[in-house]
Amino acid sequence: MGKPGRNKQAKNQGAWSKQEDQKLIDYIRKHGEGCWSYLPQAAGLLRCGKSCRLRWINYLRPDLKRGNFAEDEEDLIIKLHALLGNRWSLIAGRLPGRTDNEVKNYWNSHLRRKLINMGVDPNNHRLRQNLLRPHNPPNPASASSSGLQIQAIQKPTKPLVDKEQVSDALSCVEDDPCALPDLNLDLTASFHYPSIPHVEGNPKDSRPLDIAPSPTLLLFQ
DNA sequence: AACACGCGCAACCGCCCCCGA
DNA sequence: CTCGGGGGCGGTTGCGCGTGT
Repeated sequence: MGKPGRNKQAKNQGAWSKQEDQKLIDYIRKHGEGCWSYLPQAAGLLRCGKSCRLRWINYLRPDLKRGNFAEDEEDLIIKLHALLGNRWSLIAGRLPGRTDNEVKNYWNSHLRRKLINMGVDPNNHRLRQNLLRPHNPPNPASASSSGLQIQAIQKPTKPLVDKEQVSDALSCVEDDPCALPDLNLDLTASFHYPSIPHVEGNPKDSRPLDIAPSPTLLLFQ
């Protein structure tokens, strides 16, 4: 990929200065969000509209929470990732004050490793058998005894791609108080999804498939 | 104290989707 | 129906900082 700092003559690239931030904030306060392609010119910024949008959404928005993720946020991310795959914007949409970029970064830097250390494949939330340790076997029974049971479910004939279905699925997670229990992370070891084809190549092409489990959402009981 | 290494995060890129003409 | 532009999203990169040697 290109360096952020290249090709600076026409447009600023790389880190945003305080002045640029302030211009963007001032403009959006006055005129609101939207029309990003026009905004840089109107706000007097030598940035492309996309860059302005990204800066605003990921960093300048006043309702951003920032800071460390709470444990329940972590749990929710893990659950939603198991449910939705790498749909960061959807996941972030369920975490007030968090952005997709932030969630994505947090996943890649913290949670992924956390799952790996637990012997769970972060791509499909399945237990990696070869990483099992004798003292910590994947035991669904022990999982259910902790109040969270993940069931193995047949892969549905139709992938869960419909927006309403996704929304319904999320509602299930949200509405059910038990859906957000203390997630004993050991339990993720009991995730047993049907084998999920992890399509390499253009991720966009495989989008409907990469909703990892796409089960009938008996995930959390 | 100096250097190497690893990690986290901000930012960019390219692709796709949606919508209006 | 087709096309083009804008907006949104996920993947990736690389800088900067902290930590270890």
